[in-house]
Amino acid sequence: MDDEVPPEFELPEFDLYGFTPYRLAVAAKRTSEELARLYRARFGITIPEWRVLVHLAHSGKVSVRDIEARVAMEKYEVSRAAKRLRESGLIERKENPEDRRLVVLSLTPKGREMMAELLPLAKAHQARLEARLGEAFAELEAGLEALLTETK
Amino acid sequence: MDDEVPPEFELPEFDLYGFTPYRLAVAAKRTSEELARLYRARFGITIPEWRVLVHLAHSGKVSVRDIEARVAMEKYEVSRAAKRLRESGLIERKENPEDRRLVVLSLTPKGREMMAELLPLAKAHQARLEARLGEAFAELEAGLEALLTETK
DNA sequence: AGGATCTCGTTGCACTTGCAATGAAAGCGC
DNA sequence: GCGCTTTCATTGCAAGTGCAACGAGATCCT
Repeated sequence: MDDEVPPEFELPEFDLYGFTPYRLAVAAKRTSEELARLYRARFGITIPEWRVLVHLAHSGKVSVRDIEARVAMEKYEVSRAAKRLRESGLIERKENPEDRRLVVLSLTPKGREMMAELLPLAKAHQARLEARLGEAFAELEAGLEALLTETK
Repeated sequence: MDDEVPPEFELPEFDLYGFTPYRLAVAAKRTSEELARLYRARFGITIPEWRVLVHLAHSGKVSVRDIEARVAMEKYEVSRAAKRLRESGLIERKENPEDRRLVVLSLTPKGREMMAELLPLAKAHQARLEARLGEAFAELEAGLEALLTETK
């Protein structure tokens, strides 16, 4: 007359809170959200759009695949983000005359203005984060560096 | 006869690669993907489903809101993940007789079997990660700890 | 008791995402 | 030059997601 098999039977102990991919996911979500809320409310852009904009602000004129390669986005994400940004008048898109498969994306004056306002907010966000974490920030960065520079 | 305003004009320097939320997002994606691919291919489950399953394996019988509170998911995510898992026969769902608004989720034997196979894979994944990072792992963890234990 | 309020879980809707397929252009081999 | 393959960007479709609203049940207050 045994009871049911107890829930732990046969299952290895496993704690989600100690699982690095999970911890990273939560940390990423938390740190992104605050800023994302800010620029979504204020400028109506999403995270993928934000990434594209930053890359354009930084690199001038680039193609979809430049962004894809360097901003950890799939090309269709870039493509769709670019489409929305074009519709909002924040970026413009030309054809590359030397290779007509390629596209040349760049900020419009309006986009540039917005970024001139947005980038300082992002910098402030980063500064707050660093201040909050204190010396743990350096450790976090060291760990992330190791993770991110792996040969993929 | 000036040229156009150069792309950098007026825009603060800002490097996405040094932006912690971005770095965390990329790191999270990278570390999750490998494992997620594995269990998606092999067991047909998604990340939200995986989280619910882990929590059930660990905690036995719980309600949607227990999971919501502890697994960094919104309640509708939990609800929908649970629905799919029920349809796959991996978990079951009862009513809590003491509070009939609450739901009692638990693994079925089939779900338990799957987790008995899956959890060791997750542990191995974690072990590989730690091994790859070497001492940077401890730093990463220290940083994450600081970030995650903040008073939200 | 019974009306207002709160909590729990689910769901309709619109939007986003991921995958795979497409079309257009360039490069390659002969 | 002309087919074959590759690269670049976009898009149709199905599935997933976020938000806000909902209904059922519990709790609170008088």
